[in-house]
Amino acid sequence: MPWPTTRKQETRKKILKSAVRLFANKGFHNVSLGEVMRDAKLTHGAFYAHFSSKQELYKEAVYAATEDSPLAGILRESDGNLSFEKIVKTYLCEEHVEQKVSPCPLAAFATDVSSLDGDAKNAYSHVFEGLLEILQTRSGGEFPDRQSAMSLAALMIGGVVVSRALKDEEVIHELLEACIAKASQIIK
Amino acid sequence: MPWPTTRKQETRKKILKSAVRLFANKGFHNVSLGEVMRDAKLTHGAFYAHFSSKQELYKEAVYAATEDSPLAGILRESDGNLSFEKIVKTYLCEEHVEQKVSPCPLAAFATDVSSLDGDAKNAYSHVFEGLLEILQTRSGGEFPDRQSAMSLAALMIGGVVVSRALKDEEVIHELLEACIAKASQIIK
DNA sequence: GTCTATAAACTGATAGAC
DNA sequence: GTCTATCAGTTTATAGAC
Repeated sequence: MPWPTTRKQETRKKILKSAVRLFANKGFHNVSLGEVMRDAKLTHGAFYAHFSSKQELYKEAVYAATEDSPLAGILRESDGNLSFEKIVKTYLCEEHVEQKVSPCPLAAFATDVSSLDGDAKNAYSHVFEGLLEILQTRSGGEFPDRQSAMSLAALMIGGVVVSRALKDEEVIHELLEACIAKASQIIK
Repeated sequence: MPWPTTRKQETRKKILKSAVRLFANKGFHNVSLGEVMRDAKLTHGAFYAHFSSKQELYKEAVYAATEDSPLAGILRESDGNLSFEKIVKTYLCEEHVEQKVSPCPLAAFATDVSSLDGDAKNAYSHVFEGLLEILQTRSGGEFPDRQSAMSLAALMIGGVVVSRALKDEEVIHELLEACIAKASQIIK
């Protein structure tokens, strides 16, 4: 049996991928473990061979979502250096709002994390600091300070979170464009 | 029986007040109707004399939260004209993040609304347009345009939403201060 | 309009066969 | 490691007494 661990980790990854999508779409309490496992083509009894509880799954989903997030994708493609404009436009776009791409957990999981335990908050905080670092060091040439990066992160996350709650697609477009336009004013 | 309607509306308001606080703290799916009614000193059987479903309660809670929100409070006190600084600092403060004051539904309900039905999205959108109007017309003298108001709203809501998901109080303080500091740059 | 009682469905988690 | 079966608890919503 040369690769037993790998086989298990692949199943684990499949569960996490389903969890990220479902949690992002419907929220922690409105997703059952049965639904997650069904989505991953397994039965719900098998869940506890991979995670000890639903809360642990959520914490791991925060990290898993980070690896597949829109920004992680363009970071990999770019050899570590990105234009400021590319970062902002990749985040504040309709595809991300509608979750046609794997969503950033900072936007999709924020409210859930507020009402969950310390582990989830720790994971969220860790990912948030990661975004600040990207904004401060990887945005080509401009290098905003920590204060600018923080408010920029709030603007980006807020823009996506609010867009997801709005009804009218035209207003959503207007909001995303407004955030993109004003983002550059923040780092000056 | 001179005021039978009033009596009923007071009970209704009591239910809504409990609903706002609980939904904001724990989220739609993690609050049961029994819990709401218990908080309002009633039994859960009485719920359906006031609302037809939990989703209808949520929609009404969005509007009820608006009336008690931090901005509605300072608007009433100020004869309709507020300094831009006062608005931003009233919203982006620890008391609002920790929900020691009745919270703004745009921050507390955003993620829940994303996964709920059209009625909830309509209510959210309506309240959001109300915030834009306040930012555009009530902020003394400066009168930002719609684009500035939109990005300012995203910054304010994002700042509160992210703060609630973070672990470290010092980072939360830093984030709120950063958003306050950069808010004024947006409307210029 | 509020209560108690209950229906019908679903939840997270566990036990044991394979 | 995955399955089926099941437990005990909770959920929204309804029915009927007062």
